[in-house]
Amino acid sequence: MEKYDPKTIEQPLYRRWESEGYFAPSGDGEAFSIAIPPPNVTGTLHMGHAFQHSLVDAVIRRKRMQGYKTLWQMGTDHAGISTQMIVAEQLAKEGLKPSDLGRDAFIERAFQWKDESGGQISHQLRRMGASLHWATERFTLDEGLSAAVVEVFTRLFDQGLIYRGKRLVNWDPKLATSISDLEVISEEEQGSLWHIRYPVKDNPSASIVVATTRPETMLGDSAIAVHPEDSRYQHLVGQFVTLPLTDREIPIIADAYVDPDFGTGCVKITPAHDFNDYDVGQRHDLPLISMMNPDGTIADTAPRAYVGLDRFEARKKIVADLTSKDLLVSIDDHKLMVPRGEKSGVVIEPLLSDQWFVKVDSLAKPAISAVETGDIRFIPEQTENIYFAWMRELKDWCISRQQWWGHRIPAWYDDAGKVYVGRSLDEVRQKYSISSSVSLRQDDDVLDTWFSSALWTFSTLGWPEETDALETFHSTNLMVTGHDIISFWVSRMIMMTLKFMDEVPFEEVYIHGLVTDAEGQKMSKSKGNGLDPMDIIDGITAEALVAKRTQNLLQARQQAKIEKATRKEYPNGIQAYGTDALRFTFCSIATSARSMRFDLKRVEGYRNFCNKLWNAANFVAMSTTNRITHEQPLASVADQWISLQFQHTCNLVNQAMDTYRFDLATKAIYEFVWDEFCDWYLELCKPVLSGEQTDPRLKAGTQNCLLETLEGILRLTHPFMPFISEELWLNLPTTVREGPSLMLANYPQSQDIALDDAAPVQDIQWIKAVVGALRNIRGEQDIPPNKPIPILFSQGSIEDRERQSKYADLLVALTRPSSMVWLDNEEEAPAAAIQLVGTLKILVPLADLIDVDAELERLNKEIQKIINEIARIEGKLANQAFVSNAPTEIVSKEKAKVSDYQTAKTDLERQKLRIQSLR
RNA sequence: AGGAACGUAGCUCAGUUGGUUAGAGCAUCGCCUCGACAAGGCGAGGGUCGUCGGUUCGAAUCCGACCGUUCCUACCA
Repeated sequence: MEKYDPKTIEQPLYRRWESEGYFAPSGDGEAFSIAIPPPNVTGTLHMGHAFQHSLVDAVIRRKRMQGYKTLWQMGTDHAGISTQMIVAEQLAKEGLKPSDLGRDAFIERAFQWKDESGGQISHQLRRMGASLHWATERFTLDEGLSAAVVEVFTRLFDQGLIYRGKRLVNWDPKLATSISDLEVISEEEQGSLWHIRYPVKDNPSASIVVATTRPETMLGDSAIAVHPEDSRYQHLVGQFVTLPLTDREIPIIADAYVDPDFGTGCVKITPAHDFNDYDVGQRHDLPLISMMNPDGTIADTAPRAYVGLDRFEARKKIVADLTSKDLLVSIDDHKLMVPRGEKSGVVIEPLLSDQWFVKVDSLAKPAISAVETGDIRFIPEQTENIYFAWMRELKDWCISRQQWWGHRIPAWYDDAGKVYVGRSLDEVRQKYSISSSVSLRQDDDVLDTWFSSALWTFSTLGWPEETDALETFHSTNLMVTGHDIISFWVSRMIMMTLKFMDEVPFEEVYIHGLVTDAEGQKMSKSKGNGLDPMDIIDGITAEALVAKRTQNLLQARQQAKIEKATRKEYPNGIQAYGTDALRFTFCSIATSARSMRFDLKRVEGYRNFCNKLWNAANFVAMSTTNRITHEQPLASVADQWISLQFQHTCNLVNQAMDTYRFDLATKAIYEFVWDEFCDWYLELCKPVLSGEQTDPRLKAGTQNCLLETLEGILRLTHPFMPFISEELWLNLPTTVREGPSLMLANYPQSQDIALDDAAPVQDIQWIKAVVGALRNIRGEQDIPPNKPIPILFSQGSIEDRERQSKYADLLVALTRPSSMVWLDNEEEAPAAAIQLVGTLKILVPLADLIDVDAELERLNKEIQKIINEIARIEGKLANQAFVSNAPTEIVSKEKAKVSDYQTAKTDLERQKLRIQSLR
């Protein structure tokens, strides 16, 4: 057999699975479905995707093997803002603006970009081994999904749940569109607090001083507010101040919103440029003065001197002008939270504009109760708090975006500006009886991408058509996503699906944590600490990695820093670890924690695990090429033990997977394969297989058990490591496997077993203890493993004697003794190194092997440990309260323990004296 | 400011309803080419479970306070 090399096995297997149609739902089983959280069609696979899809594929593959009619629905979204931004940047490189092309040509250009880059994410998902149903792949802008979007919009509008209005929204001046609250990232930055004097109109010698972090907004001020009970200013309430730099006069009003203890206790009110001021303005009926254009320049509502200036240049000029008029009192350093657009990075402005909104009240109520009643279950349960917190304070959802790439809003206006909504222009004319002679103009805006994503679970299955797929696979069973997406997507899917399907989009939501780098830092391009899953699978040289991380960076200084850090962390680049190792790693770090540090060391460990499994399979193949066939094969103690242990592992894995503890599932597999199957079972098989005298029935039994256990391991492992498991499985003799692919084999089922009480388990435990005792002596004494040692047994129970004689062959194979002898009379015992297994004493005579000092040290250590334990337990038992209150079995257990320790202590101390006398 | 979580070995993390000497991987140290595997085998060292208090016969586990870290929500002009 060849050495384990993931590169050579993985992709051919995937191609075969796909061409054979194994990813399609099949069989008559109960339906099980998951909709993929749609990746950006023009995007690439990042670590978060790779992680998430590793988990989902594990779930899907297991369900498929369990006989469910399984669908993992594939699809992508159009990622409105990001894609438009990228296409605009591409145009900019050609010296073009989107407006130079016009709407239709721009959209064509975007589709062109989708076609160029669109294959990448699909290709990468295939590399991950994702068993997605490609044949029914959907895209949010395709015909069917677009129809669903129009349908939903129209129905909501007709029911009065969508409205249009002029509102203050988060505005991105660079992208010139509204954006969601959730796409605004506020972070603390160093800024200034400008104190400005506003002269009182009727008493120009008097003035009010206000503080602001955005002095340019003074051009839009409509009032000055003070706290109603602030005695300092009460006499001024109702008077007017002269707004500097303008010819306007604005009132001084009283409003409890003002914190009298902050700054001067006076606040300038700019209702058209601040959310709080907007509310104050509404209360006091103040005018809304919008002084900024959509591109962030000063609008012509402002004094001519500032019109057309960028907002930050205007700020400078205003500060300068105020200074020259002696109206600037002071400038203080000030830390403030600056809101920036997640995509564009520029400072977001609250801006007054016409937008479309979804009225969420009536949609939110059933969505909240669906989770309260348990129709939808969040895992881990705590994460439902994120959902509730968001849903209970839900504001109307602004769904319009001033973009071209997306679903154009199905609304038309006549010349008077009256709005008509319908599925098409024709329908609108018919519905509202508008003759074709009346000109209608469609709304220019498109819908928020999340609007179409909210329909995802049912639109991808064919809605509004009543399809079989919809009937069979909706509600979907599970949604797997990150906590950051709960508000964006999960909540909106629940609202929309309940509204239009009258059922939940999914029954369970598994919320996973965020994958960070080994230092716990969020992976990001600007930090240059990101990893590309493909680089972990295929490997990458240090040069290529540095190049990749430093290209397209904005700051050159960062480039040098990132290059240095990268070369330090990956001096030799990254090795090729293969998909299976990566997937296994993702599953094993998927604990219930909110964030998971990703460390390549873990991947390396699991790549080694793949190698271990590969070599074990190799050994099984070698050991079974010459099959001994016997009609009545005998199962050895090891065979019986490993079968029980395997069943126990299956139980653990199934239980873990049923509760979405991917970490515990992979841990159970890893420990069984490595620590039990490889380290003990294969070793215990060797004497049976190589023994010339071995009973052929036993040999046949062992060969059967080797093959069956390996086959079971592969089925158990497949959801986590699909490639290596399939490859090894296909190499097994057809007599021990069923079907053309491991993908279609049965998943091992849980089964109740009494593991600890089973005789084979206890026998193997005894063997492990005896072998362990001897290995400890060898280890501590630095006796080479191939050097035979004489072994003496003494004391012990009848059972010890029986086992020793019954399993002598196994003990010989595992401990390499020169002799194994029972001492009838303990007095005969020579000076020796000693280990205790229960009451059984295991001795290795000193002869020339044993270092007296080393042995004494070992004994002292052991005795001290026991003394500590005895003291601890005796203390416990001396406590009357413990003895009378604790359950009797606990008390008697402690009593038994202390007496065992006493015996052991006596034995070891006697031994110590003996050794000491040799010095 | 409000809400939530977390703090266990040098590092990354498990630890179920409170009850054997608190576990694993990586790292460290010692021995080893013994016929699956050096991407390996065997052995060993390493923890007052953040601190203090409380409940309990008994606390890593339950409760409270404090210290530290992180996230979320809101925001002071």
